[in-house]
Amino acid sequence: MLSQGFFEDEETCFSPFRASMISVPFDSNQTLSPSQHSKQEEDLTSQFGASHSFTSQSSNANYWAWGEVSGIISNKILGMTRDHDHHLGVSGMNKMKKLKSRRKVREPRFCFKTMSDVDILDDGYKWRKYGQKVVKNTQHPSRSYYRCTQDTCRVKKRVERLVDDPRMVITTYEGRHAHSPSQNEDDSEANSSNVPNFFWL
DNA sequence: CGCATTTGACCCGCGC
DNA sequence: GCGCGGGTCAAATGCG
Repeated sequence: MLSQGFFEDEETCFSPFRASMISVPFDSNQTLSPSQHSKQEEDLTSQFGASHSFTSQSSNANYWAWGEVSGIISNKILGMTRDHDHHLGVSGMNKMKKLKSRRKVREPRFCFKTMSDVDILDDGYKWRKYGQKVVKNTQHPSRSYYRCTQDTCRVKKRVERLVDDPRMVITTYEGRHAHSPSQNEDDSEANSSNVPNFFWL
């Protein structure tokens, strides 16, 4: 089962983006009301400044995906496979400061809203948790921050539960993987398998 | 023992 | 200028 979304505009052009939620136990009988949906979309839009969004709903799973292109992100940035942040993630505050002062551009981000009991969706990549924050005004504990374990890859994701509907998990991906999902494992067979992939051409 | 997670501290941007 | 909140670091801890 594969759901597919396209995301492009005059400045940026993402390749067809494919999302497969095969490993997530979705409840196909539950749906959000349109109002909930649009409210959430609105929230995310305001939060991330999305200029475009799309939604996608598969036949046997309830999830929506938002694609976001902030106005600041140029096709140059998207096309250059993230040269500008090759020093992201290196240790030491000094470098951190340099990075931050330099960092005017945001990575392309995608948000997924999934109805799932598990926080960690198996998207085929390996993630290492590097932080957690308590979200204000929430009874639900926190927002978790993950980085792709591939050391050449700086893709990050953020996972949090919806305040008004704890069944929903919001996963925000930031950046684009520069490798295949299975690269950090024994990759050989995985490429042709049904391992879901995000942002991977 | 090596790697992943936890968690408190820290930095920085932003709004007031 | 100050305080708050989001995001990240890194030491401590846990786990296989």
